[in-house]
Order: sequence, then structure tokens, then C-alpha cells
Amino acid sequence: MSRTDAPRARSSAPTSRGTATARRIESSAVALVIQHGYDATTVDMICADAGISQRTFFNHFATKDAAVIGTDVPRLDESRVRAFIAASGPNLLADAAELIALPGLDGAMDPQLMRQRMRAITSSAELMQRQLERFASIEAELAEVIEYRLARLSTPDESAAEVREQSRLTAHLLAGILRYSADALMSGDSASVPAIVAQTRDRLTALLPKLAGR
Amino acid sequence: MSRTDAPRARSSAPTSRGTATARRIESSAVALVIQHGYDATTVDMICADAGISQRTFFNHFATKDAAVIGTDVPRLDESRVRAFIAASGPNLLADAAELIALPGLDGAMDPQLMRQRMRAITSSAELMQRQLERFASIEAELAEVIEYRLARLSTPDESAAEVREQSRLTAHLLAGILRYSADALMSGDSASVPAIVAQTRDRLTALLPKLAGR
DNA sequence: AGCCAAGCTGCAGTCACTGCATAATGAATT
DNA sequence: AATTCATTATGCAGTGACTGCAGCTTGGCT
Repeated sequence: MSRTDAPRARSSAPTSRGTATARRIESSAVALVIQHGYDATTVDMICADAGISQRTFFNHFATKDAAVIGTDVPRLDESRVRAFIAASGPNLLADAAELIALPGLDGAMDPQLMRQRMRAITSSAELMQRQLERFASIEAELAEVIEYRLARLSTPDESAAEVREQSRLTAHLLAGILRYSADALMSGDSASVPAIVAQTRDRLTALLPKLAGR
Repeated sequence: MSRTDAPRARSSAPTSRGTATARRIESSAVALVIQHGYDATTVDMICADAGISQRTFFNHFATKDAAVIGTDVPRLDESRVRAFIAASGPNLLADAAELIALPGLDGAMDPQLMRQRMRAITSSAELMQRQLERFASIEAELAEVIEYRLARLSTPDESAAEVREQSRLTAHLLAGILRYSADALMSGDSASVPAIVAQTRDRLTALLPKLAGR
């Protein structure tokens, strides 16, 4: 139990995006992982199921987990970003938490596959881990967005650079919140994603004043 | 460039702790990684350098990165924990950040090796990543400690369970702060660890009131 | 018909890691 | 001193992820 192997850091990005072949591989991968678990699912099994060669698999996906998690870079939702920037309520952090709600992390795609994928990912701590890691790719973007709101709240003695750093720090705090939600999602026996997001938001609202020292 | 392979999730923990052999392996590993980088350093190279067989390597360390990072479980510093619990200032988060200052994460050990190890780890994003992951092992413990302070600040309508969840959330926020510091440490051209910790603390103190919405 | 780029494939190789079975060492027992 | 036993090291063969390379196929284009 527990074949291992396979780090990150792929060199050249594999080819296509929306190929039919790639979709077949993805759906085979997701299905098999749900059925057997991530570790027990070998690349060869996925290939057999999708009816392609191993070499082809790696022509489409750089790593085994990429086939399950998907390759589209997570992006912040445009409209939510606008709303966030425009808003000016006291709940900056809670507002921002909405920006990175788990569902928002998946690009628009086949909802059926997305649902399955969600199941596959949450079934394996390892995959969840990798999924969370991918979040790092939004952090820079997120920090930039946060900067808009934070700039308005800055005191005169704070330089622009300082505000930027505070924004980055905030983005990291949000990553922590995301991880907390992910934890809750995996350990909590049931609970839907929206429910957890809402719960976390409330919790955060109650918690922050305590942390900030009234 | 970039051999990969090697996931987490080892099954049975390898043997000894402070064997002479294990130390030799560690020091070879650290030295070679500093010299060639993590990816370019193969297990065989480390074995050759340490004068042992590959099988022996894996008898002592479950994974390649374990030999570089070390195997001792990070622990919270007893005295700092006491101080934290006893305190009751307004800066709960900033206070807690001291608990997880990077240097505190390494068990007491040969300072020479520790310094080298630090260099090796910060030289590779992959290793840094793994190092940060190990922090997760303290999170539960950390959350427990935080609970002491947080309980005093709870409102009457909050259940003990709610306080516990808030503590866990706080622990995750701290993990985010740790990651921010680690980022700063790796990107910042120089800057010592204590300097970064202090800076982060100040930044946090300035930031929190803004997030909590005064 | 002739050509070209894209996608698929096999093949051989590297590297991390595992199970198993076998030595070598030394300390504890008889 | 001979025996037993646990610990530690080692070889060996195998699995599984992943890579580079070279060759084949296919469909569209001229």
C-alpha cells in the first residue's frame, strides 16, 4: 500500500488543452481514483481504461495527479473581484474569503466531471494537498486585488511598499483560511462546500476582533 | 534537469534516531544538496558519499528529502508556550507567531549541521515546501495552546466546540503567516530569520485592525 | 499524388522506493 | 567457549512515475 514517487517541477508543458483524448484520460483518471483511491491507481490502469499508451498519457499530462486535478490554472472570478474591490465593508478578510471559495477554483467546465473530480480530490489527502498547492498560483493576483482595498485603509506613515507587503501577508492568511476550509471539508463527515464557506466566514467574523485585540 | 519522483506517505517508519550512520547520511545529503541542488542530487550519490548501500539509506530515511530535512518532529518550545498562555495582551496572533518562529522548528541539534541544513532547505523550493508541510504536525498542538487564550475571549453565546474551531482556524492563519515569512526568507536577498520574524510581527500588528474592521 | 504538421506509439533508460532473504556484528545467555 | 539473538547492513529483483528519442499514422493542403 502506497506506491509513491512523482514530485512536482515538470519542465516543458505538455501539449493540448481540450483534446478529446485529454478529456478521455481525465475522466478515466477521475473514475479510477474514486474507485480505487489515488495510490492504488496506476498510470497504466488509466491508460488501459482510456485506451491509449502511457507515452500518450504523458504527452497530455505532466504528472499523474494532473490528470485527476486538471490542468487549467485556477483564476479569480472577474465579477467577484469587481464586487470585492468596490465594497468597503469592515469585513475585508471575510469578503476576500469568498474570492477563493473552493468551487471558484475550478475553471468553467463540464459540471458533471467537476463534481466527480471534487469527489476524487477530497478522497485523497495527497491530491487535496496538491490542489491547495495550486492555489499558490493565484496568490500574487489575489494580493494585487487586496491591495486596492488595503490602500484605502493605510495610515499616512505607511509606504506603498509596506501596503503591498501587507497585501501579500493577507493573501497568505487567506491561503490559511482556504486550508482550514479544506480540512473541514475532508474531516467533516458531510457538509456541502457552500455551507462550509459560509460557516468559515461567520467564524472568521467572530474571531478577528479577538485577534486584533478588540 | 529535474528528476522527479517520490511522494509522501511512507508506511512503516524507518529504524533508528541518532545512529552514527544516520548522521553520516544526513551530513552527506545536506552537503551534496548545497553543492548540486536537490534535484541533481541522487540517492546513489548520497550513498556513495556516505559510504553505505542504497538499501541502508532507506533503512534510515523513508524518503530522499527526509535525509536533508531531518526526521525529528518539530515541537513547540515549552517555555514559550507557557509565556504565551500566561500572557493576555491584545496581540494574540502576533504573540503566537513567536511560537512558530522558523528556528524553533528545529529540534536541538548540532548547530553546525542545522545551519547547513537551513541553507540546503532554503536553496530549494521543493524542500522548503516539504519543510512547511511538516509544520502541519504541530497545528493540532498549536490549536490546543491557542484555545487557552481564546477561551478567555469567548462570548457567552459561543460553545466550547466553537471556541475549539476558532482555535483551529487561528492555527491555520498562523500557518499562513509562517508561509509568508518563509517566502520573505527565500525571496528577500538577505535578511536574517529573527529580522524577518520581527518584521512580520510588526506588519501583522498594523494589518490586523484593518482586517477586523476596527 | 506529394507534403507536412500533429498526435500516437514503442522502447529503453533513470530514479525513488519496496520486499525479501541473507550476512555480519556484538552483546547476552548458558 | 559455544550458542543464541537482536540489530544493522547489504544485494537483488521488482514496481511505478517519468523522460528522450525515433518512427509511424493521419488528415488537411497544395
